[in-house]
Amino acid sequence: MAAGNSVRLDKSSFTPLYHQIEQALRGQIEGGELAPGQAISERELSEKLKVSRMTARQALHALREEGLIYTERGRGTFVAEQKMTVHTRQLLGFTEDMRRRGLVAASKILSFRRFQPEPSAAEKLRLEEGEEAFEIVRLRLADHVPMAIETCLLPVERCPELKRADVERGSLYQILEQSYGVRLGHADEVLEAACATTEEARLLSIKPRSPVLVVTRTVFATDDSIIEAVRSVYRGDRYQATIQLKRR
Amino acid sequence: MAAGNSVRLDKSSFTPLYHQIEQALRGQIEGGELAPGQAISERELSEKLKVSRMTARQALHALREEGLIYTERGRGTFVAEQKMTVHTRQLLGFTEDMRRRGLVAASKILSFRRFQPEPSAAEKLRLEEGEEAFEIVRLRLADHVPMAIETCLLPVERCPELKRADVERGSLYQILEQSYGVRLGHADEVLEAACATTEEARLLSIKPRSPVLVVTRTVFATDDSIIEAVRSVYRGDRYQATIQLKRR
DNA sequence: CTATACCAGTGGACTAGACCACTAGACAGT
DNA sequence: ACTGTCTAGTGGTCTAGTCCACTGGTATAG
Repeated sequence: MAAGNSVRLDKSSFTPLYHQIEQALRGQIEGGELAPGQAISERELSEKLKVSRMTARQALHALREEGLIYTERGRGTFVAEQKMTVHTRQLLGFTEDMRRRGLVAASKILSFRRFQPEPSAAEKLRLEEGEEAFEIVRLRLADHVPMAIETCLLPVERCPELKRADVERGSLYQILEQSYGVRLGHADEVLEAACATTEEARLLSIKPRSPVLVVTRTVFATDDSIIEAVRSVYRGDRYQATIQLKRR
Repeated sequence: MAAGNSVRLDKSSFTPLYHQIEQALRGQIEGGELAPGQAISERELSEKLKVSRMTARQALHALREEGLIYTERGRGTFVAEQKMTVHTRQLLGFTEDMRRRGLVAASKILSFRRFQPEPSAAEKLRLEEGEEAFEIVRLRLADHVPMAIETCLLPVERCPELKRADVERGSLYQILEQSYGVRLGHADEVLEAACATTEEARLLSIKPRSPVLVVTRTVFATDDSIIEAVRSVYRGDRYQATIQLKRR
């Protein structure tokens, strides 16, 4: 099956053509319609979809960045092999992260409160004096085994109607995106090794003072406002973070 | 000073125009000739340099990815504020990594040998039966204090003349790039928390069983061949890894 | 004084071409 | 059986435009 067959573009849509093409191809690759090794010619794609070659190239560019396709000069562009390891590090919630590792995520809410954060916490969220925040502490399980303790802070302003029950049900990021129209942009993460406190060890079912991976994450919206500040304490023996680095 | 003044492009060079422009602008920004907040107009740039606007845009694209400039729709493109934190995670050697943190790196070679790796090590480097490898173990210091123990494996084939003295002097990545023409591409990293062994604790001047951050890195060349496999054990109390994540 | 309408400038998207270096296969000549 | 040469196809680079939505200032009408 050639790339781009059966793709319908909406030229009057507000989403750019290159983005439509990108999503269509991503779908075909992830859905297996385009097998690894399958060639995608820029010229063929542009003729089939009746767009200029530059536009087709722009669509392929994003997929190449993601590693879904690769290009060899003079030979062509090809669908990449499925990579099992999580490569390019993306902004994922715990649920998504675990799913990619082939594990089933679950969680237990340890506490859920709305409060006036003290200055140090307020600063993490860049809150003004008097603004309130949610604090959600969850025990995260992977395949029914404790994996991490996640303490997240959210400005009340961004999700005023958030209920304990909502969080119990689904992914927090999904709620933010779907119910509150928050557009997640990027995040800064700091990873460090530490010793589990007695309390953490108890919750994670590990020995006190066992090594844990502490991940502190600040999540920004596309407008660079802060949406969430999370501190996750992962079991050192069960969790690894994977990253792909680039040289210039 | 307007962007692109005094920039000379070599239209007959083999390096693409957009790359020349990119490098020139990067130099001007890093050298302070273009101050943060300074506007860079795509049209002005393309007229000044006598290139088409698409080419100018392509040059700006890479700088935007790096975070050196940012764009506001309808307003313009501007030089970004200097960010002190290491944001986009790049492939850096220990020396470069510490320099960016404002620390002075030093190192002490604990062992340097050329050997026939056993199957498990050979696999990490994708070596054929019988091929040799270098193993270099170094104690890494930051501002004269032990920071990490780095064990790196290199295929002998890629740097046959490597001497202990070379490594003693300079950055390994610099040697590989400059003396052997190795073009570093990307790297995969795995980060995990662990307990220091007695030996590691002694070398790092920390208590036995203190938490350490173990970073395992595989470095690839631009042709996807494996150049190096490193295992670094960082002091948990002094080292943090920072990453920037992106959402789609 | 305050709206509002206009306008010049910006980046975003897109087109329809062009020439180049490189690849791989076919084909002909030794 | 080998060895070049030709050729079609590929991605890489580049041009010179077009139209659009958005921004911010300025002039103008109420």
